[in-house]
Amino acid sequence: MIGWGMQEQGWRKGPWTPEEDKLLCEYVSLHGEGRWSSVTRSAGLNRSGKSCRLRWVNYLRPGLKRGQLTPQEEGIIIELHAIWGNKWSTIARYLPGRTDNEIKNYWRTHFKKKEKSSQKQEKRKQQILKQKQQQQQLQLQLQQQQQVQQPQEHDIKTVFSQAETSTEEMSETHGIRQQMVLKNPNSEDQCMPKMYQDFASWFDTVGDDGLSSGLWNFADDYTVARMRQVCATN
DNA sequence: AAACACCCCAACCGCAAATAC
DNA sequence: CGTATTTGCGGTTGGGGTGTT
Repeated sequence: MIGWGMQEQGWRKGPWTPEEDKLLCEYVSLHGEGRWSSVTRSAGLNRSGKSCRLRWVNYLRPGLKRGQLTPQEEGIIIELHAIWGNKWSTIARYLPGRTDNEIKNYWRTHFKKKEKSSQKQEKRKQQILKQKQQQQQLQLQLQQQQQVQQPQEHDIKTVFSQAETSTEEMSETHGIRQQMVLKNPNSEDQCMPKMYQDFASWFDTVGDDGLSSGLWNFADDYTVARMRQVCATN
C-alpha cells in the first residue's frame, strides 16, 4: 500500500503543501489555465497534470467562495438537480464561486439524507416530475405551433443571443444557445421544444418561491422578462 | 475522559470526450 | 483516419474534526 505523500509512477500524491500551491499559482499566472500536463516540467511540481488541475479548479482558482452555502444557493442546487440530476459541473455554472466538487459533496452530505427522511422533498420531486410530464404534452402542442409560427422560434434564438453576457456564469445559457444554433435549421424544431421544456418546467417550479432569485442575477432584465413571457405562453 | 459514530471535504480513481499528432 | 495524449466529469475514499454516549 502506497501511503499519502508517497510517489507512484513518480507523482506525488496527497494533501498539497503551501509551497506547491505557490508554485502552481505562479505557473497559472504566467501561463494561464490549461496545458496541465506541462505544469510538472515548467513549474517544478512533482504532481500529475490531473492533480494540478483539480487543485487549481477546486481550491486555488480566484473568486472561489468559502464557507457554507446560502439558502439561495441551496435552493438553486435542489431545483437544478431536479432537472439535470448529477450534472454537477452544469449545476456549478449557475453558482459562481462554487465548484462541482463542493456541490457534489454538499448534496451527498445534506440532501441524500434528507431525501430519505423527508417526504416533503419526495413530494416536491414528484411534483416536478409531474410538471415535466405536463410540459412534454405541451411540447407536442408547441411543436405543432412552431410549424405554423416560425418567426417566434427565431425570436427566442435572438433573445438568447442578447442574453449572452461577458460573464462566464452565462456559459450554460451560451451552451444552450450554441446547441440550438449549431443544429441545422431543420433540426431546431426538435431542439427548441426540449429547451422550452426544461426551462419552463424549471421556471414553473422556482419562479415564484424566491429560492432561485440568485439565478436570475446572471441574466439581464430583458432576458428574464422574455423568458417569463415564453413560459407564460407555454 | 474515552470511545464511538457521524459529518465534511480534499483528493483520488476510472472513464469518456476532446484535442493533438 | 487512426492512435496517443490531454482534459473534464462523476463517483468514491479516507482522514480530520465534531458531536454523542
